[in-house]
Amino acid sequence: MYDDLVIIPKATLGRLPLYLRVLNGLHHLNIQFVSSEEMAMKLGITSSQLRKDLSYFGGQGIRGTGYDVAYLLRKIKAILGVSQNWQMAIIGLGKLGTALARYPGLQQHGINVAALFDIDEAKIGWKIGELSICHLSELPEKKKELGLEIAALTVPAQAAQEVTDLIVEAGIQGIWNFAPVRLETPENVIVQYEDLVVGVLTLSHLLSRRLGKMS
Amino acid sequence: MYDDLVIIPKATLGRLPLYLRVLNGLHHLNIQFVSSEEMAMKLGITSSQLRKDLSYFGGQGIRGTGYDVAYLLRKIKAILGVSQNWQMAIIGLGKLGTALARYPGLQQHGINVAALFDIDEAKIGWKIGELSICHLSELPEKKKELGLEIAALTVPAQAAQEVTDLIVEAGIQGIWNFAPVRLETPENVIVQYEDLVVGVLTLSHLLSRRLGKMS
DNA sequence: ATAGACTTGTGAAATTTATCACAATCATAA
DNA sequence: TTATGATTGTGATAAATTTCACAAGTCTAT
Repeated sequence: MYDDLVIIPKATLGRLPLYLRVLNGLHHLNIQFVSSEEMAMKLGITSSQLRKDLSYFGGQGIRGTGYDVAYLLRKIKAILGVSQNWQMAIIGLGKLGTALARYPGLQQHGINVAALFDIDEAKIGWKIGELSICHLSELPEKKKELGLEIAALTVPAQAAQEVTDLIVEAGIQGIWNFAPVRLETPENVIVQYEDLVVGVLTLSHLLSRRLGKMS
Repeated sequence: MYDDLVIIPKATLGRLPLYLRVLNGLHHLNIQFVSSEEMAMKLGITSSQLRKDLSYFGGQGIRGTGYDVAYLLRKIKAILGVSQNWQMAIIGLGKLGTALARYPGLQQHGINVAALFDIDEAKIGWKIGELSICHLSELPEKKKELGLEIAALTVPAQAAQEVTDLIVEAGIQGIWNFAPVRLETPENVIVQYEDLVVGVLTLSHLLSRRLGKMS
């Protein structure tokens, strides 16, 4: 109840989604208890780091036995805000936006894709699953109607800031930005950057070291 | 030439792709010099952090003027291994794999999508852009023919480990894994995890704090 | 030439994060 | 009941990262 008032280090928060996944897997297998050692193995981290992380919000481990999977799951879900549902809009239905609309992982984590927007007249009215693509101008209206709280931004980089302004104006406070640009937003809006290139460039760096493929 | 032998902190390495993007933008605008302050603004970090980062590999800044954009660009590209080209295969041509195959950001950063694989007979032979989808059994052969060095893994989670074993067997040393599972691989294989859910859960956490939407 | 405005590079300090190591606790079996 | 083995929780320590602050270098205008 007061867990979120405790200060959880950023580094720990960044790992919670990973813990959530492993715990989900264990829960699925009907496993009741898991030791920090066992879980850390699956995650590729040290058990002491895991225990320390869990200690920030009271993992309630039992010495000699381990952690209660179901309990930990609930706890981490609560912290990550996954225990309630979020209504999300996807803006920009290119390949990436479309892939996102169909990505089952979202629904599984309490993210409900509730509306689709684009400005390409040719796309308006198309259906993806149950949802039709609306014109972006309907965003304010739909935001109120559906209680949209998150907007996934999958438009070309040049359009990103302009569309962001519309999102902000409509009163949406969470933006999941796939466009490779920094967005200007008011203080009260949270932007999460998602940039595929970062990942592959990291890989590229590690590989060029490993393979000695210098330039 | 010896830059890569200098130890660059992990945290710094993680920011280099972001620097690369901003520098690319500036270069496109024909801007020759940029100050740490100006660049840091665009990135949303502090100028001292940027200067410290650049100092690890010699940014060659000029006091009173700033950094030479073209020089920095070359330097960072070299470190990230972007100055040469990598041949990448995409394995699993679902929505995500298809979106990736068409993602222009890859080519721009020296990642060449050179082959597509799936095991769904219905998909074999389909074309995406210039490339046809091959059966996964052709991987070893194609790897030799095309010099494939990276495999983007966009298959369902259940299949991920099995396909990984095939990738490893074919001699590919870099895996860009989009499946939400940890992969078992030999020491000499580098796995870069890309998990969309992490990003949106972080957003969810921040939002639930901000909006006071507790469970 | 000189003054004044800018900007870098970097030691030192502060902060954050990770690891270590072990006492305390719990379960189990004899 | 007691011994044994397993596992947590956490201070203390170490390591990594960020921030601070300013001397030193460079440019521009006069």
